[in-house]
Amino acid sequence: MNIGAAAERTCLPPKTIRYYEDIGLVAAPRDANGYRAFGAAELHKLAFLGRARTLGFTIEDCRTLLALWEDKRRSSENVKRVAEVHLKAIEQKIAMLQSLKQTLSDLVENCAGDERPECPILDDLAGKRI
Amino acid sequence: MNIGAAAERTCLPPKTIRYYEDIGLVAAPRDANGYRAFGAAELHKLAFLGRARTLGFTIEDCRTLLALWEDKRRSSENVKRVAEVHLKAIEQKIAMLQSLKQTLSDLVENCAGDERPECPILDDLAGKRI
DNA sequence: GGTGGGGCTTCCAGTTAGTGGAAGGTCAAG
DNA sequence: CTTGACCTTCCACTAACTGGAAGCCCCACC
Repeated sequence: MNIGAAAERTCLPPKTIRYYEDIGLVAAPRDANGYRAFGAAELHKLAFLGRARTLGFTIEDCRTLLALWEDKRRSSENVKRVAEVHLKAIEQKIAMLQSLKQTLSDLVENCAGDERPECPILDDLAGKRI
Repeated sequence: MNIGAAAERTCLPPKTIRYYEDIGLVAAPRDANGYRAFGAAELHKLAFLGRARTLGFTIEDCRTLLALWEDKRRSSENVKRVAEVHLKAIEQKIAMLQSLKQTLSDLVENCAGDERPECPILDDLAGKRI
């Protein structure tokens, strides 16, 4: 299967698949003409990567998870640790964004949003606290 | 005031201040020796930028907001629009992260996390839905 | 057999918002 | 006069791709 078909099956752009090969995540063997030939194994790895990426794991996380996935003697403990660290990071990001949202929506609410120049948003940015 | 002092006052690293000059956000005049000389105006702009960045505005948003801030004939409507778009983006990001967190914490919860190789996290990534 | 269009290859450059480091000029203290 | 801290510029690197150019390759159509 050529890269275009593999891209369609895995919902990853061809560019991304080539990039994953570049950084050593998934290598497909080549046909005589130099085209990449994707088999079931490569498709599975790509799908694995796609899912892991949509779950927000970094590429380096993916590398680790892929290695664990391939290691039949792995312990689930290792996988769980990676996932838990990632989960903590997500929770922190959510908390940060929520406090950000609070501040920003307060500012937006207090702004008239009309033709006049007075603007509490700019005042806040400039450091004049209300 | 030299860049080091300006950095301390504005809580921005010197590198960042130089970068902001590079991309045309804030330019400080120079002393005879070539050192940047920061006055009150530049410090205010830098503080404005620092605050806007911690609120998650992009550099391009900052450029717009800075221009509006300097324009005494601005209408607060324009500012509010920028802030509202940003707020919407934040809300979307929060929603995405929360659904992510849900999925991931479900997976983590179902993983034994011991020395056995069975792992629902990897199963999910591989596409075997529980 | 030639041609056209699409798909494939590689490589280079750009994205965001800085950060790290090297090479060299400047300043104030001892 | 030297030392160390500070300043300057410039280049390279980060994450995870994405866009585009130049050049093969394959297949269908005439």
